[in-house]
Amino acid sequence: MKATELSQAGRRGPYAKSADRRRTIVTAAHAVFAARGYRGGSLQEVADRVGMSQTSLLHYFPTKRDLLLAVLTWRDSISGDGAGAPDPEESLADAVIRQALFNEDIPGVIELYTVLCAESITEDHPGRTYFLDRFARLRFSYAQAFTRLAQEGRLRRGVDPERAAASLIALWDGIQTQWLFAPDSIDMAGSLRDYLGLIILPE
Amino acid sequence: MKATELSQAGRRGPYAKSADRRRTIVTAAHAVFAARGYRGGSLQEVADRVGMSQTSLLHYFPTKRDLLLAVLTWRDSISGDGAGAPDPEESLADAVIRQALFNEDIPGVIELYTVLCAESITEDHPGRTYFLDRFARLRFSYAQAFTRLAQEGRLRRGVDPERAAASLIALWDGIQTQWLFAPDSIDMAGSLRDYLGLIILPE
DNA sequence: ACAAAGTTCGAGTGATTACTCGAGATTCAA
DNA sequence: TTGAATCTCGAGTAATCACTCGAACTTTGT
Repeated sequence: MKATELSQAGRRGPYAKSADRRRTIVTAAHAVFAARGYRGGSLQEVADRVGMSQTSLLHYFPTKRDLLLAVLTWRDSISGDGAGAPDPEESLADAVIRQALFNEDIPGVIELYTVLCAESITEDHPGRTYFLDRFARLRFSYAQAFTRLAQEGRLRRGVDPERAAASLIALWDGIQTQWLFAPDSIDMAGSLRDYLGLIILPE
Repeated sequence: MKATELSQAGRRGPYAKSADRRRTIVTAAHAVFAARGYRGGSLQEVADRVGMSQTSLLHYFPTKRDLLLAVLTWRDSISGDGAGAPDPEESLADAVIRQALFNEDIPGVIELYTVLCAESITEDHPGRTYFLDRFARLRFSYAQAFTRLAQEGRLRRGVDPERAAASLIALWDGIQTQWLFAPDSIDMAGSLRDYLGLIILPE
C-alpha cells in the first residue's frame, strides 16, 4: 500500500443527495448575501432558508469564506458575462445589451454583484481576488474586441480601446447601481446602447 | 416661567471643546467606515482611533446610525460634488474633471463613497436615503446642464439629457470602483474627459 | 466659590457571530 | 446484511457587537 493510497484510504466521497444539497445551500446563500452583503449576512440565516441546522451547513462549507467563494463561482455560471460568446456572428454591442437585459430579470444577480463588489474593497474581504481577476479579465477582453473593431475602421477616431473597455465596464456597473436604487428611472440597456453607439461606427 | 422656558430650563449647551471632539470623531469614523464599511466597522475601533472610550463616543453620537449620518454629511462638505459651481464661467466638463482629480487626492473619500453606496442597497441600511437623494439630485442637476447645452446646440444630436446625466454619474462611480482595485491601470479623469468629449460638441 | 450642566469611563447587558465537539441517524459499497 | 463513511444536529465557546447605567470628574455661568 502506497502513501497516496493511505491518504485516500476509507474515503468514499459524497453521497448522492450531497450535490443537490450543496446547490440549494448556494442558492440560499446567494439570496442572503445579495440582500445583506457578506458581512451583514449570517450563516444562521442561510441555514434557516434551506431548512437545516447551521452545523449541517458547515459540514458542506467549512467556513463562511468557502460559502462566499462557492456563491461567486456559481454566479459566473448563471450570469456568464464576460468573454463567453455563444454566437460568433453576434456583434459586441448586441451581446452586451442582451446580457444586460438577461441579468435584469434574474432576481438578486445584480444586487449580489454590486453589493459584494464594493464590499470587496474593504480590508480582509474574501471576495477581493475574485473581483480583481474579473475586472482584469473583462478589461482585456473588451479591449481586444475594440481593437479588432478599430482595425476594421469601425471605432470612432480618437477612442482608445483600453480606456473604452474600462469605461464600458464602469458605465455598466454604475448604471446597475442606480437601477437598484430607482429601477423605474433608469434604463440600463438604453444607457449601454447609447454609449456603444457613440464609440462604434455603423458597419 | 412659561412651559417653553421650562422645557429648555437648565440647558447650557455643549462646552467649548465639544465641537472639536465631534470633528475628530467624525474624521476617525470616516476612516473606519471607508476601510471596513458600516457593518464591518465598529464603534470600538472608532473610539480607539480617537483615543477615547466607546462610552464617551456614544455621548456625542447616541447610535452608530447617527455617527454614519454625521460622516455622510461631513463628506458633502469636504468633497462638495454636485451642483455647487464656484466659477460660473467654468464649463461642465472642466468642473467634472476638476472634481474627479480633487477627490483622487483626498485619502478615503472615494473608498467611503463607493463602499457605503453599494452597502446602502442592503436591507435596513441607514445610508439608503442619503444615496437615494444624492442620485436624484445629481441626475436632475446634470440633466439640466445638458439641456442647457442642447439649447445652445452643443449637445451631440441624438443624446438624451436625462439618460446622459445618469450615464455620466454611472461612468464616474464605476470608474472609481475600478480605480480602487487597480489605481495604476485606471485613468479616472481620462475616462470622464473622453465621455464628455463624445457627447458635448466644441464651442 | 458654588452648583448645575456637560463630559468621561468602568462595568456591565443581552444578543449575535462564526465555528467546534461529540454523538446519533442515514447511506451505500461490499 | 454489515460496517464504515457520510450526514445531521444539539449544545456549547469565545469573541464581538451596539448600547445602558451610574458614578466620578471637568467646565462654565453666576
